[in-house]
Amino acid sequence: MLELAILGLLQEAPMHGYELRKELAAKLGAIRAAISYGSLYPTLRRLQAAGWITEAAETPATAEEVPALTSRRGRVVYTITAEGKERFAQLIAQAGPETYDDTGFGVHFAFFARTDQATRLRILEGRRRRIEERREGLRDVLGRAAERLDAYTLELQRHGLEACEREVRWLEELIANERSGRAPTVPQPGTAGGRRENDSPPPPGESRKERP
Amino acid sequence: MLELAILGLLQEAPMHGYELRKELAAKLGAIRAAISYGSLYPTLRRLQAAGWITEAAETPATAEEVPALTSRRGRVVYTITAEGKERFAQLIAQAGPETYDDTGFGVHFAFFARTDQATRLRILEGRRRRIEERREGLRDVLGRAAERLDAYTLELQRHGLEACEREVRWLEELIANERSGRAPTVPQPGTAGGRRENDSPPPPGESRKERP
DNA sequence: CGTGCGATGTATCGGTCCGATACATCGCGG
DNA sequence: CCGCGATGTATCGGACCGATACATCGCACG
Repeated sequence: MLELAILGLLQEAPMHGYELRKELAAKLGAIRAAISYGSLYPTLRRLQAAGWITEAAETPATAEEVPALTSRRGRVVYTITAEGKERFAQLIAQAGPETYDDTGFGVHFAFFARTDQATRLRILEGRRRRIEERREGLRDVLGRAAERLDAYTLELQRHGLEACEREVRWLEELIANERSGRAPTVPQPGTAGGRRENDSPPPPGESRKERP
Repeated sequence: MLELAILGLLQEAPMHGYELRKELAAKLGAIRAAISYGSLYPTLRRLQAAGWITEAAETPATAEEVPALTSRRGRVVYTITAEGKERFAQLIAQAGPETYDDTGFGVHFAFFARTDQATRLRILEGRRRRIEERREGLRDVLGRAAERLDAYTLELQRHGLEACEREVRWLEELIANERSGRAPTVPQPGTAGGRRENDSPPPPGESRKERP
């Protein structure tokens, strides 16, 4: 999962570890807290060893002004390689069981702009199936085993059940939107000097309804 | 976390591993999937080594009917000790940062029937604070950094934000309920469902029926 | 009658990820 | 001039997961 996320982010721009963590936190804030350095750095090393990314010590190319007064412990900037992009494409398209758990789905969804429509649909439907199963499990417990559980536990299940129902509805909307809408795949963003355009497929929930 | 959950469950009845896993899945179904044996069995061994639980090979005390035709690979039944109960009380009352993440809060909440009211209140408020922080983070991203993110990522954040808002409201209700007396029942105005008469009394200490 | 299959049941192993910790630099306000 | 919070890289032990292995039991189906 972390591997996929890093590869995805580095496709938008080269970054160093700290930055990667912040961007990841921004992109996945809805899903999970910031990832730990204890997993980030080892993973970066793993990716580098595999050849998916390359490490480049920060060189002040234009500035010869700041010499070795202090050794200036360099930030290490990572850049994705061609093989890395290939790897990303492979990871994003193939769906295992872990693709549908909370974290896995979140990461995949966060990179939907780089995913083709068929895959998006497949993942959304898989996630829906997963949540429906969880929902049925909760209904079972609330129905059949209710007398075995105390009121707090029941309340927890009730709240969880409601969350499931909401997510299924959300997914339904997204799926319908995906099916009927032409959802253009995002063009590869040019990394050349210009500012990045906000390339977006049609807003998934474009018919934003007001909440009472 | 697993330690706390096991200790809590074994307080209701002695169980073997498989049973423990199923009960845990039922009790925490709203929070997380079933726990893995790869963590369950090592943890059981750890708890036993620490003296919080004891292991007893299953002996058919009353039934001499089923003799040793087959060697009947025994299920190993675990029972909580007095020290274990003490340990549980200590763990359930003390709140670290991990008490307020999704899993930690879920486990604590699931054992609220064995938690005193002051602690319940403290945990609910801590959780609310945590969720409010997450909510603010999401609002920030949706407000300030919206143009940097694609439509899918934004939709993810939006959904997450809504989930936060719902949970805060849920917690508010629970907190108000907790403050103003007893009975963990949460009335749903407008959504009258099946009436539950099963409200377990809030006795934090001991009202649980022991095994006959 | 047997045979295979799903539920019950215990157990280990490699790997991912987290939380705590350590250490160094930088800019800023007091 | 000092401290302190943000930036930045890195490691270590431990918690937990997913896959796997193996054994028994009851029962449906041929």
